Amino acid sequence: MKLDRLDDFQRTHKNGELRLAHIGETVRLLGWCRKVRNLGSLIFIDLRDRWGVVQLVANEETASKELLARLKAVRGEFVLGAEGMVAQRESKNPNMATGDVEVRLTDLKILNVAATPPIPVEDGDNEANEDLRLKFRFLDLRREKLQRNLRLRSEVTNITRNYFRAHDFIDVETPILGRSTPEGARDYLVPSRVHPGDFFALPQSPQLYKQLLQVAGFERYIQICRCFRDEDLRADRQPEFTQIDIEMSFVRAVDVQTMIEGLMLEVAPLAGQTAQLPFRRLPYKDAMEWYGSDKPDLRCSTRIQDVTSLFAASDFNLFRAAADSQGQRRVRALFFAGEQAGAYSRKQLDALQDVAKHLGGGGLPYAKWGKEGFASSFKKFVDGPQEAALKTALGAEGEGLAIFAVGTDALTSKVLGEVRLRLARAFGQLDESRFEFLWVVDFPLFEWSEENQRFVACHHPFTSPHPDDMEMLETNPGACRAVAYDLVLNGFEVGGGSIRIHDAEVQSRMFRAIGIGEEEARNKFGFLLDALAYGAPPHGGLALGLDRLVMLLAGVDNIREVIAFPKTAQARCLMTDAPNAVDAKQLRELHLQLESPQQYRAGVMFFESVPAELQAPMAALRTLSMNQPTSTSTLVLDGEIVKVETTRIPGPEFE
RNA sequence: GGGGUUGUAGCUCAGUCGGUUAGAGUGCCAGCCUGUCACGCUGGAAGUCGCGGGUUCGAGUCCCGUCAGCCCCGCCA
Repeated sequence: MKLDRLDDFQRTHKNGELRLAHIGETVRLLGWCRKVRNLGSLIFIDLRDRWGVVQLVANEETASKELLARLKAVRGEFVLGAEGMVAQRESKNPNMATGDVEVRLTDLKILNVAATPPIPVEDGDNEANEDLRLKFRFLDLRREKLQRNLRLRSEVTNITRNYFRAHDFIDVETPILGRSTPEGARDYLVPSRVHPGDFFALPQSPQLYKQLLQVAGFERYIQICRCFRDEDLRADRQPEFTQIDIEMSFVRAVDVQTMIEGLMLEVAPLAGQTAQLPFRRLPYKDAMEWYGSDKPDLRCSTRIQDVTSLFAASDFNLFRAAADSQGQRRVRALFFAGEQAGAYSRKQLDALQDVAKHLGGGGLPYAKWGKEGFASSFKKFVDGPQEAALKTALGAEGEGLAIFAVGTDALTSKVLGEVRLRLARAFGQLDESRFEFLWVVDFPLFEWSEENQRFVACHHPFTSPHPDDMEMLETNPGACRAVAYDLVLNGFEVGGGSIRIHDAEVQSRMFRAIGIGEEEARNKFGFLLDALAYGAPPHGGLALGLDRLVMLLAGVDNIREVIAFPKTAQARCLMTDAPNAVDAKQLRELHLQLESPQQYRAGVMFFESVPAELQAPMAALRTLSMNQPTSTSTLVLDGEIVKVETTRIPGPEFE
């Protein structure tokens, strides 16, 4: 049977959009075969395109012999062109958008064949493991779930571009090949062929360019740009990711924030959400004190409380010692109300202890009010009145569970912040159907780096110090606040920005504070210092993490689900096998030498029991066929559809 | 760099205390079937138990190493 050509076959309708109104119309459709249901002399085919699925039908009485033969040759994922008349179904399928109608075939073109997919192409209970999904991403992306996610992503970027255009922003592209700045994340480097020994760096963000565009007088800049950071990955971190990057002149922090709130208002409905304006503002200090996190999830209202003073005269040494420590160490607690909390088991508490220990914390003393009354790991030190006082201090009524942590603020924040999230999730207090936006503001300007034994910039070294803290820049850097703000959504940092330094003198003081000398500053950031000297306007901006934002809008827990071709946690692409070894010639041109002998990996597949003339077309199919050591493959030779039994044998390896 | 976890048929998984020929569902192939839509019925093919080593009379199962996926800590100005 010959493979058909597309010539003179024009699509008239989208599969997923056929309705009762189309009854009687002759239609031409294109798409992939989702499923064949062959009842003998009655055959159904579900035809899928990006708009949905429609049922095709033909039977022995009405269809020509040739058409029936074609129908019987069709297998899953074949590419088809269908011609027929839209008709009402005898019994409709309420699970399909097109369930009222079907297409009675008059003609069917087989435009291409397909090997049996190595992973399920339909959304169902059996989702393949992720390594296979990534290896065969082009098939995985056919699934409705991923099609929906990428369409959502496209909606977000469209809304974003329209929104900022409406607010007078200008889209400017900044270089991908730039200068390496060792401050911050590790750079991805690109060797220069023309300049032996020199390297470009891929941008971690277009930070300096967008500031220079303000000096250049653009006033409002937007770019949806790719950024690169050579650091270890997480569920919400990829080595390359997309940022919605903006910068504005003559603005205060609140002006930038308001602009972003307006965008969130337009984007939230994509997830069926509404954004309440203005968003809450929470100083960094309070976020750490109450939620133990600089990106608190406010869907749960439980706060960390300081109960140190309650134990000033306690017999429980651990707590009293903290009370005696003049604030060096504190006793802090979380209280969760409810029956479920009151019934939290010993085993579950033990698991929680492990979490705390993993974070470098000590044990987690607890107090529990449940069906069996009061229980606590320090019960023998608590009498009746003390228990009552504890309850009052925690604001506890009825049943519930209190978890305590003792130690420095940094440690108890880290531990209780994590415990808070886990218990909130366990007790069903993180409402999945809610969006809680939040600005965390007044971040510290510096943090102490143990590794470098000096202060480093918390955000980046171009962040403006808080005007009230300017005097402390030299005297008490650790206490300086920055005009920096993060946008937090449901416990995820979806954006961060700041008002920048536009005064060359302040910028110099800033560099001095983080131990960058004048010469080094000149050397690394001379262009910026120059720019600040020629009339830089007050300016500031923000960058939104597009991947995380879309992830939250899509309601998935992983940014790989909203990226077409993501990398694995080991920063590899399983589909293309990047990064890969390159020719010695390429390395020579780039003036590079490898430390250890280069490993060349190559393999060639041959197939036994396949006629010689089929070897070449089979080789093209090898990626798919490799999954089945022995299989029947369908392939095309000179436009002819043929089936062959194949047996895989390993090819020679080359050194 | 560190910790945890997973790896058995194309796919998703089960496999007890170390013991006969390693199973199920699904997919695939073949036959039958005129209203299916998770079609049904019958039959069939399909396994380097991730890889390497060790313990043992005997290893999918125990031990060591290693590779890969995922999650977390460090890291991510």
